[in-house]
Amino acid sequence: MDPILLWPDPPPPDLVRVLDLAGLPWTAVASEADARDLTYPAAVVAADDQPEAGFAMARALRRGDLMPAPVLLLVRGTALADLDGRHEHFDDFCVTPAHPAELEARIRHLLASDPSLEHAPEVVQYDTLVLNLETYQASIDGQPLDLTYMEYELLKFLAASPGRVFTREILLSRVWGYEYYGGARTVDVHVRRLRAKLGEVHAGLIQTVRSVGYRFGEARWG
Amino acid sequence: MDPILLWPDPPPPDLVRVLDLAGLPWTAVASEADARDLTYPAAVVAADDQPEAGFAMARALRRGDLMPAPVLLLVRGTALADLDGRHEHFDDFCVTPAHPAELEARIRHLLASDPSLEHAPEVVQYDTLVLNLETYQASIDGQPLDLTYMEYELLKFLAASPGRVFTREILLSRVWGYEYYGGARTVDVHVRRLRAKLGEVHAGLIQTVRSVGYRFGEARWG
DNA sequence: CCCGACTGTGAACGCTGTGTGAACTGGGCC
DNA sequence: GGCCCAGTTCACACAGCGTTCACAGTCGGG
Repeated sequence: MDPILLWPDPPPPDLVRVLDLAGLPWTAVASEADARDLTYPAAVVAADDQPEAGFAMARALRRGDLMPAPVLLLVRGTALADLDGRHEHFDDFCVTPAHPAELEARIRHLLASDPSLEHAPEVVQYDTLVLNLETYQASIDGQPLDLTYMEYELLKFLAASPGRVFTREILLSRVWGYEYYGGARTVDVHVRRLRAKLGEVHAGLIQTVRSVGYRFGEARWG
Repeated sequence: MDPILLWPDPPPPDLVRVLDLAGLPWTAVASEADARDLTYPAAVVAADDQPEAGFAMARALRRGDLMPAPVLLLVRGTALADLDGRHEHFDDFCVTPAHPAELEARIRHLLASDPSLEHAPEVVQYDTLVLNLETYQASIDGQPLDLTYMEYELLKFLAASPGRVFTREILLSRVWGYEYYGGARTVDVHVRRLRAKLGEVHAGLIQTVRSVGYRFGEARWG
């Protein structure tokens, strides 16, 4: 079994003790960037002593992934109100100090509902566009697309939900992983770059919905 | 909002107090059969005093529904081991006696992640008019309507409540988002534009109620 | 350390959608 | 029938939006 991802590094000793006694392997990271190349069935973010950093970490773990691993947040009882508005950043929370039995039960519940067990898609396809998520390769009409990292992530996100319109704010949050209301030009420029690389024939796959955002292709169940 | 489903009936007073103080409507049932015809955004099953019956209730709520509402289980700390093997029967659990703030936070989390809000395609339909809110596309008689942003929003607003008359002031407030008593001509012009785009056959879907405002279609229950 | 690639941002520009004033038409009342 | 008011329509100015470019900063590789 892949190790459970813990944050921060070093992780809280109480948490480590629970996992070790339960025989669950774990690995700790200091930042989301450290987690990027890891595969983990679940993540536990100890936000109790660093709420803001913890919330940011939980949100970053959600970024872009088509099938994000479930996230358990550890929070203080006094921070429960701060959960509002962040519900989509985590799957469960545990109030600390927590009884070890509860912490273990919650982790097991998370592991039992691990969506990666349902087999995350390894390929995103739409018409002749193929994104191989394992190799980070893209092609259209059988021709390889030379995409940069951000271009690939944006295209992946859009193409996974063909027909659906996403606002620039949603794209910044879900693809870029941050809330930044002044930076929407970023999205536009990346769309331009994608359109250029898709080529004239396919540039129209990414459509602008004026005053709303962008859409890729048509809905499959139209 | 539909009431939250509680079990058993009568429900635990602590639970009722939390929901009432939070302003969340609820209804209690004694069995899964009682819940069968109800629509509820979430269910809370108080299995702490009757574990076996509670577990059976949670399982029964899961049975058959394509899109089951999320279930929060209330359990004793001593029953945590009993959660094993039943993970797919519930979405979250809370150890009782629970702090009211935790109980409320868990219920709000469950409501915030209501799967029916994420997976149901959002569509406004009336006769042959279809507005797909995810794709921002509109069609009538199977023919696409090329609507601008404000036209789309106005049509969406009107068509969501067929038969109901809205004053220009209400439309400015609710569709345009501002109070501006001198700009009612704006509404009129957008209505004209919508009528033109709906075409001669369907232009009459938007009716003028003289000295009052505008109405779309007929009430469904009329 | 240097260089190249990537990324985000500010600015300029062209296009589209929107709101408003004015003219016209239709409905209701006397 | 005439008058007045409400609604329809037209035309246009311009605000806002999206596209594009260029450049500065950062990061990673050699």
